[in-house]
Amino acid sequence: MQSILSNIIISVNNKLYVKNPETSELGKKIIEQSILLIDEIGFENFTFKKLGEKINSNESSIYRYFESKHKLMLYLSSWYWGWIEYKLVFGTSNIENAMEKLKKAIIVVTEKVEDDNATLHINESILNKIIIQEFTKTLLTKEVDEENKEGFFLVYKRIINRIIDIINEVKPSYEFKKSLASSIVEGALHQHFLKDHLKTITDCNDNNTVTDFYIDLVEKTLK
Amino acid sequence: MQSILSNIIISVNNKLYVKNPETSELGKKIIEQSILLIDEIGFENFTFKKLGEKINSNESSIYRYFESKHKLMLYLSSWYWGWIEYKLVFGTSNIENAMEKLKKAIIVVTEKVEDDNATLHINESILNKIIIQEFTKTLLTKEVDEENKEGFFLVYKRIINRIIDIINEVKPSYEFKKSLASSIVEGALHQHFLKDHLKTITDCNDNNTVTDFYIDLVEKTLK
DNA sequence: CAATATTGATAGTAATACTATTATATTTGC
DNA sequence: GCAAATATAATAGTATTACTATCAATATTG
Repeated sequence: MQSILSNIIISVNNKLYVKNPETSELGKKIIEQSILLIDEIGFENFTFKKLGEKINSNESSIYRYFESKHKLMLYLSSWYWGWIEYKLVFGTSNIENAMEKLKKAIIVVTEKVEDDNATLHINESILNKIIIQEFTKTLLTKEVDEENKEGFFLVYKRIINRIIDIINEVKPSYEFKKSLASSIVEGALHQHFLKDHLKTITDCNDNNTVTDFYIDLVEKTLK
Repeated sequence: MQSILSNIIISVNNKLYVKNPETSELGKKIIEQSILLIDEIGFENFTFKKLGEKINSNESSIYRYFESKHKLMLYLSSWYWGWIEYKLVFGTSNIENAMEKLKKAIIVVTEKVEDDNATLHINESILNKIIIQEFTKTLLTKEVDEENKEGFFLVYKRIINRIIDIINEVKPSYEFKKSLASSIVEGALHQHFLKDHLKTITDCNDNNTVTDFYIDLVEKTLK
């Protein structure tokens, strides 16, 4: 997953931005530095004014790319899941055995991201960190139904649907394919969060990974 | 679970409030109506000013009970989990068989709450709704480590620890007791959210419940 | 009934999440 | 190479939020 992926372009729902940030230097700087700043101070404390200062640009210029910080976060999430989907499709493409394919899928969606060079301006490892901290919050809003209709969560749902299909190959008779798949994807983010902040209620750490937990769980559940 | 529980008092970490809301009519009104207002407009849009208008009181009076809306939400969460813990301990106390005890525990933490009369001023069913929407967000903050040290999540972690102990009774050799327990509690909230908003990625609905999914999962995992 | 505590009303502050306007660069198309 | 178009920067302004501070009015209690 190195050279082949360099400079891939992940397309993101164009309702998420006013002007596509991929089309200019300033746009890319906004993406690059917003990831770092959100990681640093958290999404709640993040403002376009602070980001403007960080990139030596102006608040008003950032508003020409994104309507709101919420839309920017949705953009980053969408990019992230698009990139995970790419890795998922790529990583499972040649695997014949269904259970092996499922294991590979679980690895892709649950493992900690140790920097990738897919793009120059996006630090995937830090993006993974902010997804762990912030993604679930983008769903848990009063606007979720409208935003879902607009297709803002399409890539995320598509990943879960791909996993549902693989579960179906492994064991068509299993009754809770959808819930299992969505549990893995969201639950993995949660276990990563717990291992960093509430260590007493998770077994996951650097030796015993989140991936190990989910592979074991799925093997037992689908036996 | 009806008459016996009436007027029980759930004690909440006293660092969560400035003045204990249980000690006055205004305090109880704040609790009662904040639950309804958060459910109605969502935590992000909820303000003490709006709450003041709703209860015909003043913003400044509410600040005499709670430092911030975040602390109020932590108070409500703490009360909720305290109440769930009560039901958990009560509900599992006389069960000899470990797996039966675990099933009962899963029922308590995963089932949808259909109004209870534990207290007059708290609508447990609506509180359950706002916990589904808002609780995870109270964890996913930059302040989580300090707040955890202050003991704001103690009751929540105690519930998970009780489930860990029961899992241990069922199958001492199972390697991921903590992660399984925390996955059930957080994951159940998430599945409830999905069944209301992102129906295509969950199997759960009124017939096939969240509880059914987790009981099946745990039976298979711990066989 | 006086002392005390509680609540209410008003005002004020710094920050947030924007919008609007105008000035200044930069790019491009001929 | 230069005018036209476009992008960016700077500034100002608004409504709202999340509070703090002060003081008056009301209720409680000893």
